[in-house]
Amino acid sequence: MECNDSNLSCLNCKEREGTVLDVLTDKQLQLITDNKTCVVFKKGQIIMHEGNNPNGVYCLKHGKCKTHKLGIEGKEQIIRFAKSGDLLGYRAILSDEPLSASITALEETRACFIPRQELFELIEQSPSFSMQLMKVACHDLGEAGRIITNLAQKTVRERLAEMLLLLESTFGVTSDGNLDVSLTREEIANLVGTATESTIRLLSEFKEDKLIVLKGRKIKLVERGKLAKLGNVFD
Amino acid sequence: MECNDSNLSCLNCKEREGTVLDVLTDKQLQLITDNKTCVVFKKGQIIMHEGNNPNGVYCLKHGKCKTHKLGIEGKEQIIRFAKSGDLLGYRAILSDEPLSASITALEETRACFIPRQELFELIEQSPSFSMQLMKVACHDLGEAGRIITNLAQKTVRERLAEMLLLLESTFGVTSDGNLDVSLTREEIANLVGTATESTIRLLSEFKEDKLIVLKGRKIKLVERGKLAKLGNVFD
DNA sequence: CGATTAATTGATACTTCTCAAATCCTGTGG
DNA sequence: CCACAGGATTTGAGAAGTATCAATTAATCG
Repeated sequence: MECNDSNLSCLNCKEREGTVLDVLTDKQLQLITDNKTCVVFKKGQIIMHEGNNPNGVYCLKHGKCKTHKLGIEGKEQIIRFAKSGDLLGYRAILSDEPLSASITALEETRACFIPRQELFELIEQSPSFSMQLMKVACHDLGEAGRIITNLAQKTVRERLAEMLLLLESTFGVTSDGNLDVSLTREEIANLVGTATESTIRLLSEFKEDKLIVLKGRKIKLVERGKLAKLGNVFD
Repeated sequence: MECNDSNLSCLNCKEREGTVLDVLTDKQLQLITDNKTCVVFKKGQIIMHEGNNPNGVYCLKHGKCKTHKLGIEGKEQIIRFAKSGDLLGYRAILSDEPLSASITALEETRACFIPRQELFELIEQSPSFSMQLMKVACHDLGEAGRIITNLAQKTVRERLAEMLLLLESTFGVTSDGNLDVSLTREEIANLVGTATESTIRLLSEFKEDKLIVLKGRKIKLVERGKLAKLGNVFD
């Protein structure tokens, strides 16, 4: 899975803009460049495995991933997604705990591995880098709170409607207007927290009601306003 | 609500041990001491209000709090609890976002307010303090992931059983063996993510089955093993 | 003590899950 | 490029789990 992007410098990395690495100096970026390893993961490949102790983090350069936990009787629960610019595995490294979830590539994904040691060196060196990491962690914590409230209080129908909107705002749409992410019905179910059959039935209902257009795994949102209303989404 | 504990120094604070403040030097602790304000909150008093922008964090010295969000139609969702040694409001401050949840005292609570400026000054000064904050945030993020998985996959009965065990491990028990926290049935419901009536019925069942002893709001766990099994709690 | 608020119980309706069966797709090897 | 195996999707029927509404009783607090 290793690839020859390793010689590419973080200094010129276009995907760096707006990420936590953006506050680093050229010299600090060079430190990463000198120690990183660039890798490619195929669709479906597990990037990090729940329970393991990671030796560093991946900086996602291109692709999409799901973060998922094992639940009751092996059922998968998708906790969140990652896309270009995101750091994978930061939670476990920074909390000094084993990975609380696995990370799996949803499509071919390129990422740079930053070893633990260099990560901590940068934290030591740069308070603003630490600050960025805290910001990300705390932002994700706020998101988690929202998800908790939704799971606890919304019906499956409401959660599915909201999740479709969330998928669109996270991954955007392709040129033909479909959600720019390919998930199986089971994955959608594991995200919404319901049975696969329920997901299928509700998606069909949404389709009947002309809220969305379905074509295999391609999903196009048509009536965003109605979806938001149906999902009790206010913001 | 202000109280005259303000003149107490953080250096001698017994509650400081094992908290994020424990890595600070005496000089740094003095900085906090010089700028903090000690306050007391009565039971039921809102300490921080969802949506507001906090000007600092509270270091909880004595008492218990709930962190809760407004959900559908004003229904409260309890996200987590705080107790002695915990920092309140750190998520909003560190992510530079409004408070994603309110914090309310469950009993008389004493806390020291640390202004934003001094907090950030310490982050600038002390990488190990930053590291501690990250650790807490990332740990809480892992907890949130567990809660998400439970809410998505477990039945109400399972969640209630698990939550009783969680309450015991969080707050411990009083001398007579009851959970050392007093919650209404509604609050338990808002924690478990169910209707108050369902909580009442299930608690009665647990009582019938001799898993717990109920006496008003006092709850004593009797069969922890069976509760864990019933709640699919493995760790 | 009233007056609220909290807790409890019952009846009913609704949502969601589970199991089963059929059909459709998709990736793969020939 | 095609056929095919195995997985994914779909649909139906029935069971189970929860919520909701209503009515009572109990507890708590000025």
